[in-house]
Amino acid sequence: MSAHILIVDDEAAIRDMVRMALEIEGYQVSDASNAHQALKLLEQNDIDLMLLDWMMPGVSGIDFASRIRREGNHQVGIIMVTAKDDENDLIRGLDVGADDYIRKPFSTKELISRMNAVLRRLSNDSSANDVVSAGKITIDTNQHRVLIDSKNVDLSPTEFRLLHFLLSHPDRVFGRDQLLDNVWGDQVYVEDRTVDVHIRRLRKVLKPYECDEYINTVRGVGYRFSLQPT
Amino acid sequence: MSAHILIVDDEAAIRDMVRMALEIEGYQVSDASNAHQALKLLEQNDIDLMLLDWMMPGVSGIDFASRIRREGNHQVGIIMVTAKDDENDLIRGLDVGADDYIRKPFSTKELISRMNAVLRRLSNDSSANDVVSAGKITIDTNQHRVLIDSKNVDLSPTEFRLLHFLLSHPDRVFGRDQLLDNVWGDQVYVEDRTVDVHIRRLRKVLKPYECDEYINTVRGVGYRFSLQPT
DNA sequence: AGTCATTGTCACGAGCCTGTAATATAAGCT
DNA sequence: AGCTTATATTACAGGCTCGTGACAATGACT
Repeated sequence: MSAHILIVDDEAAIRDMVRMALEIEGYQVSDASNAHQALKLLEQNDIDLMLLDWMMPGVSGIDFASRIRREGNHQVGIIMVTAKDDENDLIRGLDVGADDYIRKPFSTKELISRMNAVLRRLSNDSSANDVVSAGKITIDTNQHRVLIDSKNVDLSPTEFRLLHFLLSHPDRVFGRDQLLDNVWGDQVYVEDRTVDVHIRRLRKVLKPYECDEYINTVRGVGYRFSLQPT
Repeated sequence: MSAHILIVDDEAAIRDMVRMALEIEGYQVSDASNAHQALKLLEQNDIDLMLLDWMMPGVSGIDFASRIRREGNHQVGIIMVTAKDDENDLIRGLDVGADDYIRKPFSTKELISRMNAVLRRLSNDSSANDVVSAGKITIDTNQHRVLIDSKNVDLSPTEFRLLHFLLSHPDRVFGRDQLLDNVWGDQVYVEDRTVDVHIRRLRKVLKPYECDEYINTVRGVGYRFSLQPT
């Protein structure tokens, strides 16, 4: 049950504080002050989850994360830690492959809760398959690919996450705020109606394959992915 | 559904502004200008969420929050409200047990969004599948679908809520005002007679499936859902 | 610098919902 | 029956929701 956490932050004060909080919670903790050091620890140990500071001298957190994901050697959860207010950066973090992000200042309670959520998700997904499919659509999370009739379909990052979420929870209606929480993340603040626009973009892409019907509008409530017609 | 929010801020102008915004959104709102007053309100009422100003004369928001958490008597969500100037290394990462932070100045939209996120997290929404059925009718709340003879039936939002409520309380008569409270919500003001119209619309939709008989009129009292004929 | 992809927001319009009033019908009572 | 009250039905106007195209901002890439 006890997971191995790697803290990557250039500020010693923060490393120490977080380390203490996590050790109290019973986690095994390592830390690193830069990306180079972190990579070494990743290779030498079984790290389950990495808390990665966004701003670091040298290789930044985001570069490091994207490198880890691109190489795909390490099956490690990544939570980005950022002091930035800018939500665009947060979204970029998700696109790069972070599992979650948390803003400074954060409470240890929130941190623990997010860590557990990510760890739970990882242990579920890795045991199961990373491939989800419904109808003609197949999504390969590892390769970040969507196949329809064994043909490659190009999706933007947000479209991908949106489709992936809907497809992994079929036959269930989600309100716009729920979709924002689950697809955009609960720290990102955007308009409700933005969901509509992305739903539309998704439908547009799926239309040539006649899969746009899978996405139902439930008036007054939200959207639903379902194979059966309305 | 409607949560009870407590605003704690020493500035009356801010209290009033936030209160107005929240009341428009349908929240129940209380406010306090200091920690002492806030504690009283916490003890006397069921507060779901507290908006707590970071800087206050006397007992500061920080002290108050950490005291609440230390004592652990109150299961209340806390969103700390901080000013931009407060952001320094001392505060960053400080753990007082708040569930979220928001920086002044904030838009009401962002505030609402964060509040909902915290409230949702607290209530730990158990997504138990909510399926009710009676006779040939089956209602799946998660899918937001109504099935009769395993066929999909289209209902408008209000029709859906009305049928769902009646069907979940079979063989019981409800007056129009009771229906208004439970289906429309206790903050909405509409005419009694409106219920009649919606009952009619519901019956119309159910008629092709011969389910309109399930909805009985009880003269002088109200309506009842029942499988047995009158 | 320039181009392209992505994304959040807005504005407009079509169509669906909904509350209400007006009228018709039914039920109860003397 | 005749009167009174309660409910059913219809029509309608205003409001709201959603789909859609346009646009600006941002960042990646050349």
